[in-house]
Amino acid sequence: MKKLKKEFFQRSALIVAREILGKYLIREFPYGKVILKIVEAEAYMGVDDPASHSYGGKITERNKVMYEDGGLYYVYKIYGMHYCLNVVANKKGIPEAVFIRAGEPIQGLEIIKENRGLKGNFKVNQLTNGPSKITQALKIDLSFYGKSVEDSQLYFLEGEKIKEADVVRAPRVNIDYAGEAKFYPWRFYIRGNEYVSCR
DNA sequence: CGGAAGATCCACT
DNA sequence: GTGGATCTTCCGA
Repeated sequence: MKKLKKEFFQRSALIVAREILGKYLIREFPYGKVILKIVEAEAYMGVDDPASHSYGGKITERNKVMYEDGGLYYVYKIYGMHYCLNVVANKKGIPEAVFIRAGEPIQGLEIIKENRGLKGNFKVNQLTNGPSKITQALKIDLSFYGKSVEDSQLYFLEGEKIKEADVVRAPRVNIDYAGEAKFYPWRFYIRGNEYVSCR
């Protein structure tokens, strides 16, 4: 299976957010690997998108990587305790990003459970059905900030082709602050998938 | 320098 | 459905 190159991400975040569905996200550990199939993603469309960290052309210490070439990781901490994983989209100077919201475990369930630190009762489909659940499951933190998607510890494979009929478009989640943009259908997920968040 | 808010998750009711 | 955890980042004064 082929590894995705940076070029895959150097298009509009709207295209990438749809196309990334079904792709495999691989995390390599010395003791094994974890594979997640991407089942949900959102597009953040840069300077004109009130929900985006780069709205109005804002540049800060946190978001500056968004202005770089597509295909770099944008990781940030939220609510003081969780990490969120994005991939920068489009060309240098166009600060768009794709927010990875949920995945389905393909391989490495034991490692995922270990990393999530859950004991006793839980459902398997609650392990990776949210943005910060993924970063916990794959041990992704700020050390990946600005790294390439062609990195050897965290990268994507072509995965599965998702038919147009199986793609759902919906408004993005938890962006009440964004006014009208709250309603833009820039969230993409696989129809009927058990691992999609907020169902 | 202070304060507010946050692309979340979990436990509890 | 509601609220608490937890703390960095950002902006305004």
